[in-house]
Amino acid sequence: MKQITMADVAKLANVSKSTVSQYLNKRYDYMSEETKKRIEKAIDELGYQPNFIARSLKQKSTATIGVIVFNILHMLTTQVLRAIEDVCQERDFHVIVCNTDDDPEKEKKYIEMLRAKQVDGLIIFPTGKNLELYEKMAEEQFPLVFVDRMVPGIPADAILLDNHKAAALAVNHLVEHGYERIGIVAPPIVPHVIPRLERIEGFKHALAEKGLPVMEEYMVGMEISRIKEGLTQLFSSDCPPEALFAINDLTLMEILNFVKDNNIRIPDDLALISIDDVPFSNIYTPTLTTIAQPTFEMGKKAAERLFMQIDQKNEHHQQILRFPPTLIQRGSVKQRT
Amino acid sequence: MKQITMADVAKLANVSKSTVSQYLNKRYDYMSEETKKRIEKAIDELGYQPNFIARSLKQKSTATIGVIVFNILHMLTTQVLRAIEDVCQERDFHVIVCNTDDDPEKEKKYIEMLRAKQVDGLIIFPTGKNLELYEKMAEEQFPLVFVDRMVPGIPADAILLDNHKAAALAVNHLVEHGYERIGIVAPPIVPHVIPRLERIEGFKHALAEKGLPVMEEYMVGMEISRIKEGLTQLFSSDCPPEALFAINDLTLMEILNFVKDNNIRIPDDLALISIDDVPFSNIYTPTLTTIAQPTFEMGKKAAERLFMQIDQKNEHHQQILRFPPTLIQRGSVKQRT
DNA sequence: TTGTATGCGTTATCAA
DNA sequence: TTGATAACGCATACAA
Repeated sequence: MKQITMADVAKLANVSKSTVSQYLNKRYDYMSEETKKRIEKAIDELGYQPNFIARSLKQKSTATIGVIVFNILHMLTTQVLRAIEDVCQERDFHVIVCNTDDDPEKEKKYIEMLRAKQVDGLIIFPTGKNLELYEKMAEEQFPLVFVDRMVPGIPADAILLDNHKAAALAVNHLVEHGYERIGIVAPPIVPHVIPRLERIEGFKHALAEKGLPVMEEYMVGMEISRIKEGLTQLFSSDCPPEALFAINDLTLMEILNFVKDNNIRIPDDLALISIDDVPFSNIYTPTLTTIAQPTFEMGKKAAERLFMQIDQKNEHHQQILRFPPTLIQRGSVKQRT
Repeated sequence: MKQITMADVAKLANVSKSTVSQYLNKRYDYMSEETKKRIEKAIDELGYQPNFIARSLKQKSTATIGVIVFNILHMLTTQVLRAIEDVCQERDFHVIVCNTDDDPEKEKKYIEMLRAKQVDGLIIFPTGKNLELYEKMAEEQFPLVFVDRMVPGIPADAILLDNHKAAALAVNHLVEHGYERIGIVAPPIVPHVIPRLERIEGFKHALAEKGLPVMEEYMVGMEISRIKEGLTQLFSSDCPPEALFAINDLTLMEILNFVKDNNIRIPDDLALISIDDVPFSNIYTPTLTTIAQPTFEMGKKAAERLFMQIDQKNEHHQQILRFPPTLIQRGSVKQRT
């Protein structure tokens, strides 16, 4: 199956390659109607399809961006990705998607290969551990946007949730409904995972604001697989929490699993609020009070910022955008009597 | 930021471009240790990064495939996609993801643009409406795999669920638990959406096998947004179904919504079984009996079939692979007394 | 063991 | 209004 090239079209239409090129790029300014017709005819007679790779080589633009995420299976990722793709679709850009599983090595490889493939920009949910690489891209002014996490010290755009506010929303909502012994459940707290840190920090801060003590034993921070144990222990203590704040959907799932196994009634025995508005929040019994991230807006903005950088390759100022979370009141937190 | 090319490396290392090229492609057979050293030095002194686009132009391979789906937000899609990406990762291939929203026009555009970008193959969840395009690809022996739906008449590989079996699994499970008045809930039945058709067909067939009548009024097939109304009507009849079979996760959600609004107790008032093992099936009350698709296996196989075609560009025989569904017994179907 | 020349399919510059 | 010709960055056959 031989590729049909511009040369073939040119020959058949009896014009030069350059003329065909002009035609394809709609530079009709000086082209006679007749040549146009002839070229058009030749094109569909041969079923000619332009080769973008060749064009990219010349034009230094592939109309392709890379999106590097931890895991496309996470809801946040999927939704952000969808929004990014929508923006790209409008501009006839394509999106290459890569999963790192939060492994810095994979991230490195992807960044390098995608750049070798000359993608026009990169949107990254960063592992945070490839400092040199991030730095290099920033220095070179390579279009780059971080999402979900940022990397301190790297002057790149970042699209984040306002994590402090999210935590405050949760705490305040609980406190206003009469809860005082509030626990928080999170994956392990590691220094480079900014959102977790910020959410915990926000939690403590909000508690303090409300004049409530921060109880270390109410803070469960461990591997997802161990959370159920952690909860078991916590709830076998003399004075278990009256309310739980799950900092993301994964921890929420573990909590729901735990309460199911232990016949803990929500919200009667335990109030529950979480960040990430899971798809079943409305159909679960009780319905789940959550704090939603504006995932689509975030994805859209990420793409827009990236295109801004792609368009004006000149100086561009870093922007750290924090998106406001939304409290969605449902049934897992009730007014205490 | 000027691109650094092989020529620059060659100059600095005092060798020719071809030697550098050899080096990069690890054709060390006849290269002196010294030249190797010099080239290596030059490369990292300049921070040289090869340009894959240029290489692709020459080699007619981009190490990139396209995956065209309806909507990345659907769980099935996301999981299949993840499996595909994993296989690609092993072969240093990249994946371009496109959402069609089941719109044939978008699909057409994507197929054409991706082919123009010279992707090495395409995995498509087809809308089923671009016959000429599919045909053209098949004729040209362009590497192509359909997933989820197949397109009758197009000799391309297809990875599907064994829909008949899935429906039979559901019906038999219900019948064996003492249910006879079984309803089915589906999106609109349109001729080109094979899985829906097959599931309904399988449903009728299984019912017949069990000697049960097929009740037209128990078959709800309508737009997702109207399903709740449909159910309301169905359940206000004299003789509503005792069990419901949701043919996918979307319809399941509507049913759950409906039962919640109407205080219908599952499984006491109504048994429920569905295709697609939703993430909350284990934590919902009751836990949900589902029929799972082997999504990861399907994605993996899709990628493998595609690579098979990519590798041996010669003759290749169409294969329609039907994957077996798995019944996961949980709490939404109980033994009737 | 390494270098020269040519081609991949476009686009861009400049002539004609 | 159109055509030659030279890039783009790399790979490869062949020569040296």
